[in-house]
Amino acid sequence: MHGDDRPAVTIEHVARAAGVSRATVSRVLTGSGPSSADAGQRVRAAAERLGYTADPVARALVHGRGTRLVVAVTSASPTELVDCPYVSRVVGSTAQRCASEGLGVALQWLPLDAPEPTLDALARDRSVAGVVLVNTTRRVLDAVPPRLVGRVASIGAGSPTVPLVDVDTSAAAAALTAHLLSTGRRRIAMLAGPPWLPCAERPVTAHRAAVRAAGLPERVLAGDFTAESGRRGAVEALRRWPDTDALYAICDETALGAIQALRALGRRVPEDVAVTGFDDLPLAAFSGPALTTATHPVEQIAARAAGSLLDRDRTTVTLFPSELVVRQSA
Amino acid sequence: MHGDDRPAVTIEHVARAAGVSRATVSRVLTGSGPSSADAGQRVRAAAERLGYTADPVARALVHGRGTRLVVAVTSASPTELVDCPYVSRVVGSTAQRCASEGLGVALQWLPLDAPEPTLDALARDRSVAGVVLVNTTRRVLDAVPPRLVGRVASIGAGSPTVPLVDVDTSAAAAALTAHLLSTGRRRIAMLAGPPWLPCAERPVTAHRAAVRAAGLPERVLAGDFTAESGRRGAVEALRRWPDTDALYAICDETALGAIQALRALGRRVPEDVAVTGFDDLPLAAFSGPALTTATHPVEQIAARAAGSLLDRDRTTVTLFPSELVVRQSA
DNA sequence: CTGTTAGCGCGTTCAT
DNA sequence: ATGAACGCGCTAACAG
Repeated sequence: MHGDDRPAVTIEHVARAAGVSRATVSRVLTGSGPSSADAGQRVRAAAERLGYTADPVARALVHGRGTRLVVAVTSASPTELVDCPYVSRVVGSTAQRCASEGLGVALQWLPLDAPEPTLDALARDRSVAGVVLVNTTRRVLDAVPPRLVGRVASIGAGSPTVPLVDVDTSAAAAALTAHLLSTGRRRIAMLAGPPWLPCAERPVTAHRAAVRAAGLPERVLAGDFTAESGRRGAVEALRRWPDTDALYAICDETALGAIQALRALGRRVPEDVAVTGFDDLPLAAFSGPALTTATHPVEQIAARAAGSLLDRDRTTVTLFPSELVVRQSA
Repeated sequence: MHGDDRPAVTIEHVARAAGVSRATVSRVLTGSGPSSADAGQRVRAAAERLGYTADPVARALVHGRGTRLVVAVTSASPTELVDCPYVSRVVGSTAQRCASEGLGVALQWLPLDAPEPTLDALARDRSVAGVVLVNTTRRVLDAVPPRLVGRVASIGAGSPTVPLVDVDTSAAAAALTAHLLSTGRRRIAMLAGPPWLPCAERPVTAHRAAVRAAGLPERVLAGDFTAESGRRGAVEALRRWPDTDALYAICDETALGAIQALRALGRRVPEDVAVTGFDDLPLAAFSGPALTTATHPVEQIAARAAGSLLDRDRTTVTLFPSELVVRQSA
């Protein structure tokens, strides 16, 4: 009735069945030590026949490795985690990458205004094999406990002790801005992300540089990645700079919100105002008009971040390329 | 240099600091046995001061509980897991629900044409605390090993031994169909899911019943949840039934694909043909035209499925309500 | 090349 | 109410 009828075949059973000691079974199966071809054969056969699987828990205990990789997301409130597609994608890919190692993935909220206690708790928790930081702020980077160094990677922003894995947002911003410029846009406003988010700075810097190089005015409005932020941003941009002929949004959601507001204001997209996004979400091709954007290989990035932790890779910065996707909105 | 400077405060340290035995510390902290108020006080203080956290790994080992909850997804190929937003949402919510219990989440692929070996392996793996089945087929349900019973739940389709958690797709299908009917549509074609997927049957049945009750013809085309399937379905529907005035799609992606094909064919949406979806994806409001659909609380469902495993809840069927969202496409 | 011994950190009997 | 001893399943160190 408990579903607890576990005949749970252990290493002991395999050892007995193969007529060897547990140590030999362990050596054979992990390949961690010498073993005769004969014993190896018998052990492997017995293990196969009994359906033996080494218990990752016991293994983790002796190795002190931990059994889960934590995806730690910094945000103002925990509810943002629940329905943020970006976070879901990261967690999903991480889980897939960790599956082969017998590791699970946990999702942890890091309070924007007080990440330190949680970070310390993670560092102390011996079941934590590693931590992948998402939406990383400088405060979080500064608060990474020494014990965590070597077991932590960050998506979005790194530091001397925290390796960074991300998409090359600078190149993407340059490409997107160049596209707008090459199609004749001259009064571009950027609907940016939160100023306090390091990973949101790179595209702003790149965009500003591109616009400045073209001898055009730099127009940047802060936002927060949401569609609502795009709506407000579009209205505000047109109020401050009525001659705006292009909106470069920090992400697809913001771009879609901007398009919605633009239309409500009676502006045609892209005729009057061109709009670009970033992420190339699955549904970006179906918006009205279809969104011009750039790809964001979140799955690859997350898998790489997890992989670098598991492999103890020391690479400081890993940037994945982004590809321009030209559709109708710009 | 290894980041392995773990002073790792264990129960032993707390015991010494509090001047008691490890057993007492354990009893106090887990509340699993008697303890004097005095000792309790000292232990708690010491634990707090040293920043002690019981190692979930060791704890899991002694309890034999496992350390991860596996989300097992049935599909034709493993690549489908990587970029399926639905799976990501399930994994993300599950991870969040499991975090408080110190459990991680793993993502496991179940080959559509041979799920048995993998299922058996999961049953044997002692680190598996439970399994949440996604996209469940009958074959998978039949192959659930006895050892897994009581530690498994399914999203989409259940069985006498496997509890079901899902959205009330029947009610949603009825509501969506009723909406089409009430707005004057009389020649409705359904763009359905794969016939072999149990969870895709419920909406079909409900839709057929609603249409039949209205004395209208039942028109159903098989598909597979993708946008491409929607494009093909729309073309095929118009070829077979040129008088079609509404398309009821199994999900938002399929609906968007259908709209795209419809427009390419010169049909106006919703004037000539109304289109409805299902899921209410975050971007459904931004399509052209904005999609009429119904909500799908995936996050709640996943959290509930995980929760029922952790709480050893025995409820056989749990259905979450879906809400109609009327926009422009129908 | 192999078996024996000794823990990993914790919960849980047993005595007391 | 408390402490000593044992065991969860496994790997690492040491003999042989």
